Amino acid sequence: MYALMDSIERFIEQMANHAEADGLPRISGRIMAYFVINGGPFSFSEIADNLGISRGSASTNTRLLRDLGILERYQKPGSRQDYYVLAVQPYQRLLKGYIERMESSINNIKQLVDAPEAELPTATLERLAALEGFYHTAIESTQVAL
Amino acid sequence: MYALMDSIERFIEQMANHAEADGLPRISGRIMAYFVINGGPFSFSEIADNLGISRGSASTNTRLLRDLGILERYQKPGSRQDYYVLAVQPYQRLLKGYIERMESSINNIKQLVDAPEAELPTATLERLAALEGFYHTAIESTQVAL
DNA sequence: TTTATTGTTCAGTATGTACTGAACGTTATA
DNA sequence: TATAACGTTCAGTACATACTGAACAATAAA
Repeated sequence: MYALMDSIERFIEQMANHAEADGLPRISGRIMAYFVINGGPFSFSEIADNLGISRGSASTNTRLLRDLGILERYQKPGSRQDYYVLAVQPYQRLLKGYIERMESSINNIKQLVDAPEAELPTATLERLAALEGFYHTAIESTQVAL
Repeated sequence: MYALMDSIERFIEQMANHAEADGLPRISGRIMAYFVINGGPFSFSEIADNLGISRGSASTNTRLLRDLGILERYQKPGSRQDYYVLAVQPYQRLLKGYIERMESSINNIKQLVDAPEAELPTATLERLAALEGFYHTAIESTQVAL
């Protein structure tokens, strides 16, 4: 089975695995891999047919990839179908998503530190500060990458 | 319900949410939050009892956090129980985990590019190179944070 | 009009896995 | 010895959610 899989299928399947590890649906990883390999633009139907997935999944996951900034709508002249292409900077938005999640963690910490009824001991405040500091440096270095 | 939850419980629950978003069990996030707030060392039983979780979950998830480098075993003199404390640099290992996953993605790309039977067109090779470049800069900036 | 095509939404299922609780081996204590 | 306490493992469940397929609205073509 695995021996019959050619290198492209293996690549697509691995992208699906990585998507899964990131908490995304496997299909979104397969769609992304499909665009990396075959370019585009592709119509909604081509995606569903060529990947052998339902139209429902194609709809949900192309929208997800659009929201993540990985795919973009592409208006093909003379056709009313939806076309998609890889975004110009397909991966920047992913990093922005990471940053947002880390900022959300920072807010969670601040919410606790600022709570008047919490009355936290000094040692706890120090541990919270260390955690917050970690997020700050992580955010900073991610912004450098951007 | 939510109004009755004090700020500490809310903090713990949010850490559980963030753990879930990272693909980790919710309980591991709650244990980590418990240590950030209350310090340590805590025995295995204290963790299970105070968080109201089964001993099975406590066992599995303390080991997980140990493997991630967030918790460390702590040998309390005169007791044969397992004690745990927050690691000295509890968050470095998380970043190393991110790096490993990105390196795995790079390997996936290289595997495809180097496959002799693939015969990829130039445009595809360019897209793959762009994706690989993204991972490289992301890894670099993460190493800066470390 | 009707008919066809397109994309979305949603109910139903299939599937993975987090979590529990009990059984177990191990080691200290009596 | 026997008994108790500790931590691990594992079968069973409960639960979340990815995915499908059908129903639907919207638009174009006939």
